[in-house]
This record gives sequence, structure tokens and C-alpha cells, in this order.
Amino acid sequence: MGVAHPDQPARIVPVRPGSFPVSLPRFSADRDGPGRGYHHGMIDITLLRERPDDLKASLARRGLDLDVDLMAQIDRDRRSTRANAESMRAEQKSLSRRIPRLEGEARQGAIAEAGKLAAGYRSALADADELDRRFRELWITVPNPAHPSAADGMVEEDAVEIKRWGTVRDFDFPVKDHRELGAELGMIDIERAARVSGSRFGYLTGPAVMIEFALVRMVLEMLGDRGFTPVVPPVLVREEALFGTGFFPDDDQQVYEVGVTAGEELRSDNLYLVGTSEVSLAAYHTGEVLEEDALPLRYAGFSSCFRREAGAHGKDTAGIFRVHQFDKVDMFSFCHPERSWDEHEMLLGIEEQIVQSLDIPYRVVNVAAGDLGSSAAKKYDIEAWIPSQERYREITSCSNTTDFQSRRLRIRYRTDGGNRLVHTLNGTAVAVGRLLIAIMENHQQADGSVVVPDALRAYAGFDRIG
RNA sequence: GGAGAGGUGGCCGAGCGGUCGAAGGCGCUCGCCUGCUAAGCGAGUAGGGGGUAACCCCCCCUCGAGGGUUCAAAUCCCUCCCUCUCCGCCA
Repeated sequence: MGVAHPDQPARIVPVRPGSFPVSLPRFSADRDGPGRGYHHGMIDITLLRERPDDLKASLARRGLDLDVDLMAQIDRDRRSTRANAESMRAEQKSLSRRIPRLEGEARQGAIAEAGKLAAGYRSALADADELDRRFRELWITVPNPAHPSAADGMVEEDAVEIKRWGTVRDFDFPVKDHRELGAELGMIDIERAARVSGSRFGYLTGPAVMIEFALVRMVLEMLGDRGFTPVVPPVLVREEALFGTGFFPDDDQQVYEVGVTAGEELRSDNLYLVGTSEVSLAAYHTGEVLEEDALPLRYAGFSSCFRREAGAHGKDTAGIFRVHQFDKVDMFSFCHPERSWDEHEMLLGIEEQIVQSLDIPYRVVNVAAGDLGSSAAKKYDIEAWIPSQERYREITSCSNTTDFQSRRLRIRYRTDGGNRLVHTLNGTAVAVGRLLIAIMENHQQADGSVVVPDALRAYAGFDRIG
């Protein structure tokens, strides 16, 4: 896309008006609790049944020690138990269907007999339900198998660098960090935020706000050209959306739950603040069957994001690098499974294009299998050079979650051979706080000002801060 | 927050406790017919799970969700969720 020149107004990109690509089912948020129906598997259950050794290998790559043989055994038990219950049910039903045509004693006898069958069925069904519950408890902990091309290793440091771009500036003056710059230039106020909200909060002020909206505007236009529909989604969601995206049950410590004070207690509203619009965007098509030729469906979601940052005590305590609340534009794609790996590369390409247009040196890393989180099969992070820290720090993340989320959320596409699960992918277009840091620190000048990157000037309305 | 009305297949919309997974219509698919199109005629057309090497086929579950009554529930009872209308409050 052509970025507007400073002397031209930013161009307006039309987005497909009213072209909603699928028919909407009647909304029913409570249809199927998590883990019911065929999706009681979190990953494809045929992996357990037909290739248990592959499953074991997959878990080993992620450094997980789960009892695959026990899972397989319980799976067999639950199926045979349910088959047994169902045959009783079939007998009971066929007898019940004959009852209306019977008279007198024959009728009474049949009713008594059917009653016995019904009781037997109830008992067998309870056994099957119990086995299902036990199976699910184990199966729910199985993460998405890592893609063969995902890097080996267990922790952040095991990520493999696959690319570097840009030239790290050689500063001939003392470099200031974003906190100092932000305070001096009237862009970031941490101290007052601490008084108002506590640690890990910030006020963005003045030019920072204009830069934020310039960034958002710039990428929404860029993404509009690529077929992304802009979305401002809900930031409060139900548990189902968090479960469906894989944040529950694993990362529930990172999520704020909201409620209302009731005496000494907090009464939950059963709503949770999203840590990323990925959650609300993924859940957007929950339970739907999409048309195959409508794929990929791409969305660009702008939202505030909320994270408790539990377990991050002492990490990145200065400034706004790691805060409880920040704004972000996220890309999300519902994609044909055969094209999701191309889509993944494309999302990364867009992320790079954005960072490049801002003239920020960065590197791309392939995240290690053991550090992927439960939903991603492969993940790229872009790490921008942060001069004050003299190292690369994560500013975007881009994952192919294959069918992990779509299985949980029951999002499929229609084919002649039946309905199949779509693949879902997500990637950060702009994480405002961190990108702001990268811009400020990389483009700071000896006189304490910050030069606005060319691409952003038309959107920001100024070319220098300070 | 108060009062009321509703949630049935891709969509609309019927449905006395007893072959109802569900009439009818629309849409879609495939045939036939037609100079082309339109119209007309015929057939098909929900999802999930299990049995089977697989197909045919068979069985179970699903009428917002969960539970209950009954030999038998879309239909009766309870709880919850959601949508809509009116009132109140509100950016």
C-alpha cells in the first residue's frame, strides 16, 4: 500500500461494506459447554487412537510428561461402556414405540419391561459419563502438537533467530530510555499512574496519544488492503471464549475476572477482561459453519488488553514495557487448513512490513516448542532493538494454532465431503506500548527530541516530538 | 433495575406426551423439460458420537443450556442463558 506523504491527507480505504460472508446461526452462547460433543478432544483424538507414539513424541518435544497409555485405556473403556449403554437404550426405545399399540395385560407387561431397561440404561449411562469425565480431565491437558519446523527447546532463550533487519544506530550521545524520554516529552506518566492505579500502569499523554492513533490508523489501512475487516470487539468475554482460545485452563492466572462487591465477597459477573483481542476475534465465529470459498476470513481487531502479569514480579518494572493495560491491533485469520502455513508466513510478512516502515531494527525468532503455549503449533516473535537495554525485545507475536482453537470453538467450513475444522492464526499488527518504546528510543536525538518515522508523519500530523 | 413476549434445521415457520430429527415454505444440489433465461416437474439436502478395515448400513445424542417427571418429552415441571418490546437509568 502506498503510505500517504506528509503533504497529502491520509487516504481512506473502503472496506467491504455489509459483505458478511456467512449466514449467522441464531445466537446461543450456551450451546454446548466446553468439552461436550465431538470436540471433547482438544486435539484430534485419532492421534491418541492410531498414533500414540507420535503423541508421546509430541509431548516430549514440549517437555510434558503425560500418561498416554492411561489416556488410551480410558478412551477404550469409555467407548465400550457407552456402546453398551446405547444398546440398552435402543432396546428400550424400540419396546416403548410398540406400547401405544398394545392393550391390557400385554401393555402393562411391556411398560414394566421397558421400565427395567430404562433403569439399566440410566445406570450404564452414568458409568459412561464418569469415564468421559475422567478422560476429559486428562485429555484437556494435551497441547497442540508443535509443527516439525518449530524450534527445539523449552524456554524463551531456546528460540532460534531466523532473520535480522535494519542497522542498529551507533549513538554518539548518552541514550535515554523510554521512561526518561516519555517524562521529558510529556508522553508517558508513570508516577501519576502509580498513584491512581498502582504499579504497571501508565498514562499516555500528548504526542504519545497522537502517535498511538496514527499507528492504529496506518495499520488498519494497510490491513484493509489485505482483506482484513477492522473490528472493535468486546474486551469482556465469557469463560467459553477463553477456554476456546486455549487461555483457560492453562493461563487463568493471567486473566482479570470482573464482578461486584457483595458484602465481604466479590460476586463474579462471569466475565473476564481479554488479554488480547485474539480471544474475542476467535470466538466471533463460535459454532459456525463457514463457506469454503469465503476463506480466509481476516479481521483486524483493535482493543485494550488486560493482563495480570502474575509471576512477572521484578521483570521489566520500569516504564510501560510490561503493564496491566495496553492497546493493540491484532490480526486474526480463519483459514483453509491447506493454506494455513502460507497464511502464517504472510502474517509475519505484514508484521515485518510494519516494523520496517517505522525504521526499527529487529530480528525474527522461531519460538521453541516447549515455550509455545498450549494452542500454537508454531510461533514467530519479532523482537525490536531497544537501545537502552542493548538487546532485542518482543514486540509482536504470530501464531498458527491450526485446528486447536477451531475444535474447541466448533468453527468449521463446509465441503462436499462434510464439514471440517478451519485453521486459525493470529498475529500482532501493533502493540502500541512496546512499539511506542521502540520508536522513541530508536529515533531519539542528541537534543532529547524524537523524530517521527516518515511513514507515520501524515497520520501523526507532526514530524518531530520535542 | 421493573414488566411482558420469545428461543425449533442454511433461513422462515408448524408442531394433541407415543415411529418427530421434526409438516410446509425459501434457499441450495442433481436430474427432466425449455431456442437462452425465467417459470414448471422430480429427487436430494442438519450436526455430533459410536459400531465397520472401508462403503452400504445400523445404533445413540442434539428442537437455547442443564436437571426432573414418564415405559416414552420439541411437547409437562424446575433452574439458568440469550434475544426482542415497553418503562427506568445512562456515555
